[in-house]
Amino acid sequence: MRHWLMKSEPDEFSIDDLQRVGTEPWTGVRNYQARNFMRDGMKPGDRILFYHSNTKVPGVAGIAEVASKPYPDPTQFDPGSDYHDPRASREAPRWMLVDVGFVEKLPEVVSLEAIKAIADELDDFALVRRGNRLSVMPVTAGQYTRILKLARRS
DNA sequence: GCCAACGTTGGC
DNA sequence: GCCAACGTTGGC
Repeated sequence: MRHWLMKSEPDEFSIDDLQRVGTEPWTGVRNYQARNFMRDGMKPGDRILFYHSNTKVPGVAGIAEVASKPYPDPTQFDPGSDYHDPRASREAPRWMLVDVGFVEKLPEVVSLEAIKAIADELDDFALVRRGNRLSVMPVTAGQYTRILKLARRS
């Protein structure tokens, strides 16, 4: 099983929203690297650190899982969608996504600050690399475990 | 709200 | 194919 981190702005879609709906198609990713991780790397059952970005206390707010195989993001075909991509067609879709399923809401957010504080244990964690803006990124099993350990102590 | 970082676009 | 301009991300 692989592990991932996926960012979401909680004002748009939070861990509570995911808990409410159960499963959510991860529409709207329009970055090739992030797409490639979903398209080429993700398998159903993979675990995901659900990260709240662009908010007061950014950090890992919960655990999710990959809940489908990759498939074309339907919003790319929808002229009425903000994510419409006129260069994409059904025959040649450009953007792929997976469904994300709720697993667990952490009792408290593991803040970016707390993650940075143990960065030396996380050897080269993509999230804390300067200037990183990727919304989907791989996480090693060790990184995944260490970050969750921060949520489970206390 | 600011702005650094950085991916994408498009003129040449 | 270079690279300046532009748009977006996301921490602060």
